[in-house]
Amino acid sequence: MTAPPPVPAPRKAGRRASRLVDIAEAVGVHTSTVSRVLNGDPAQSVRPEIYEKIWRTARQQGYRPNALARALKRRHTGALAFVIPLLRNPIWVRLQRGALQRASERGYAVMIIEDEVDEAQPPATYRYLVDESRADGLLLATSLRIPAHTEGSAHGLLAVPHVYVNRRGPERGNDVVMDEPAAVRLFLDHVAALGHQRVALIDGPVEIDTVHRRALAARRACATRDLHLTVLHADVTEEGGWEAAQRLLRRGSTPDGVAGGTLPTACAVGSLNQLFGVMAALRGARLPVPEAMSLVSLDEDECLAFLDVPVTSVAMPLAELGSAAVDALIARIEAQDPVTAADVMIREPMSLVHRDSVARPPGAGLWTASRASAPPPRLTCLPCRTSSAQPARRSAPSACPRSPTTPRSPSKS
Amino acid sequence: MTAPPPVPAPRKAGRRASRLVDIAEAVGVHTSTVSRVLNGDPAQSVRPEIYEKIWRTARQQGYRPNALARALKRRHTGALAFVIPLLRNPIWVRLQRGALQRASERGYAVMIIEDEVDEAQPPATYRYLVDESRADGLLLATSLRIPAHTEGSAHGLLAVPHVYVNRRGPERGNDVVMDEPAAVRLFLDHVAALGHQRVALIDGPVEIDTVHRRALAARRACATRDLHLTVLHADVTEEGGWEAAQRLLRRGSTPDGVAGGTLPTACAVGSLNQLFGVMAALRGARLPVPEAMSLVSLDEDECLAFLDVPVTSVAMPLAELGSAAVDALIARIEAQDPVTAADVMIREPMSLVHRDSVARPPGAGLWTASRASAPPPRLTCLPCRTSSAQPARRSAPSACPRSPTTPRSPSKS
DNA sequence: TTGTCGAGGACAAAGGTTTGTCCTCGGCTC
DNA sequence: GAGCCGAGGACAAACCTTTGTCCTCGACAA
Repeated sequence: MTAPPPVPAPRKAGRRASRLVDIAEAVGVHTSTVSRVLNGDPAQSVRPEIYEKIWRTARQQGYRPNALARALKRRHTGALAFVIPLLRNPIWVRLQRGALQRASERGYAVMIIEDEVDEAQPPATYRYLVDESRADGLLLATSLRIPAHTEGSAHGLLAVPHVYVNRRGPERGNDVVMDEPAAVRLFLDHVAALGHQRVALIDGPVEIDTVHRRALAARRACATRDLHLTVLHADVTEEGGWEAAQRLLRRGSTPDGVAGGTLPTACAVGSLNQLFGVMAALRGARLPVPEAMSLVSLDEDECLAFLDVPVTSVAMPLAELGSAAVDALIARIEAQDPVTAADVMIREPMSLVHRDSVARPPGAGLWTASRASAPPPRLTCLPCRTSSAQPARRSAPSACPRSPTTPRSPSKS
Repeated sequence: MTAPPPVPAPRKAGRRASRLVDIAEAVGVHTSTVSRVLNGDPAQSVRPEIYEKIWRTARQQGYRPNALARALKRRHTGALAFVIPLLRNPIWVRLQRGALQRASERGYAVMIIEDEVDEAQPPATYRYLVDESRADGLLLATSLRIPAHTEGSAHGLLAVPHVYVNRRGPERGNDVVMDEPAAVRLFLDHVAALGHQRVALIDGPVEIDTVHRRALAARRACATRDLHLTVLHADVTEEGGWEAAQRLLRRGSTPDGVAGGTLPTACAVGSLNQLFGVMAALRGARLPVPEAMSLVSLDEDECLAFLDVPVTSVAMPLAELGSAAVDALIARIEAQDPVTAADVMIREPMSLVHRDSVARPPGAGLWTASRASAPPPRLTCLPCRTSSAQPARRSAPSACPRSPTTPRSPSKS
């Protein structure tokens, strides 16, 4: 009795809903018998004709168990609370979709709460939903890292079943995350193989846990690969991306440190929103992508294929993340022993979606911001060169662009 | 007792939740007294010291009323079910945010259900949530129009409180919609004032109610303004937009009918996803925006300001829509007489967000697709003309672009 | 002195399910 | 014929609140 019936039995409007006692009366048995039969209690044996009659009557009356009464008795509501920061970033949408889907498969409803993003507040703010028995557990997708000073402190620990989605909580064993380091390495290996030596990562504020982990992974990976890395943090908005890119360009033009004022030749951007800003800034600085700067988005979205210059991206298994988080939470809810709790890392393979924003680094001259104001030498100006050697790819897709590996949103399953 | 307390009283892990009877026992009164005091029942008078002691004990024990038991008794759950098509289109995110916000203000929780987009299914599919007393009412944001053949038929009518959001349901009086005609007119008036005479609307499938209404409004408004209109329907995806734009261009090149094979000079696009496709197609056809084609997005999004050519848009009051829908639904839930039901049209002013994708129509020669394959005469190729007469605007924003009227996502309220 | 009245509260019945326990009865074994 | 056993169910106690009704007691009026 978890999934809704394909066609709910019609119920006369105005009449009260059918209850166990109504069926019991009609059949001529006790409600407990009806309950056991309808719930398939194996401990109960009934005569076949009674069994049959109970089911028939239930269908006739369009019986639906009162979830409230059932939950009250069972101490289990069958609902999950999903605490989510309603960012515009499409990643949450995909995550949410994965979670909703899985929860409904497993017979759970999901309530959504918008995160108030109030760091001063203990995460227990949402516990009231569980305390009021509205939900059995919490799916915490708020993105902020637990501030260091509260790390491990008492108030960070929730006494109710919960799971941190796409972030790490204050305690171990309740996190469901993706392999951010692998995503970063996918980017780095790709551009390193093409010969890039100076790379950048533009991402959100360090307070965001995924960002923190990506930056860490990038630093580590660049050290072993002998790449020079610049990490820039900014708001997860178009404006933030724009501003970070500006900083990157300025830094490139004013020599300081060992880098010697040289600009990175490849850049990864942590979110779609920021990507738009970065691209605008690059455009403003007359740095053509990918000739002067290779670009990789760490958010895959279908719109990337349709941009001015289609942007290569790393596709993360977001739906799987949501789905796995629901599974993990339900496991914690239904578990007898809480010892089984362990962090989950989504192993679903992530992939590089190759488009046109990555190329070899500018071979001859090093691009610097000061030289960038002059017309870029290698830029093919399409309208002026009709018989371009690199024709349609830049700005004139002749066939409909399409993401090679992005699954189209499936209508079913 | 609607909003969560700012700081929930800490409760020892492992101990059972505090109940009314616990407080009653501690204070030395009956549970009914505690209930009435805590609920502020004005019919009850208690001695001040008892009153005080009850509240103190409740706070001490971190009492939270069991929402299940309360709902069971009151026949009212305080939860709303939001049936939403989880499209990538950001409009749903904004709508959802508005609804969540308002619902929480009014003390309601919101459960989200993903729409199965199964037209064959009666809308009652989601009624099970109400039938099981999980929710008090339905917020139906599924976008499909009620198919004509089921219009008014019995199964389309829901016996449970519900409201159609951003669409019209089969019966009147339960719709909460925005003024789509006004949005269309905003676009038309703007481009008509600039001298455009042939306009186009690229939008989703006619089965989507908003699309239907927009198309209708466009036809009507164009008739009175003596504009020639082309309406194209396509999937609400980048690919759909691309394909529709291709159709538009083909139609422009093969003269048929009175239009004489001339292309529209201004085009509105119904959704952000489609917009990307349309822009890609225009780029592919060497039709510069706005020189050869003015473009207006009927979805406002901040990323529009950061595109290759920043796109003018119509900003719709989506958050207000969600908020008003919640209000309307709660009114229906709490109403004694269902006669008060009436359709709601959001009157929040919508506005044109002026960017750079709209200009006067190409004055001299008419642009046709056949001529468009030649290098567009008026296109300024920036890298080739460093001292361009139209400098930074096209592709080099010198300051960070920003939407003039788009409210930044507020942290509070 | 009796009756009235209001303050202050107790009692108990819902609300719909679940589930542990108990009962009855026919058939079987010894 | 007594005892046992299992099938087939009935009973009732929860689960936690809410709310209509009733009770008691002191103050006050007649």
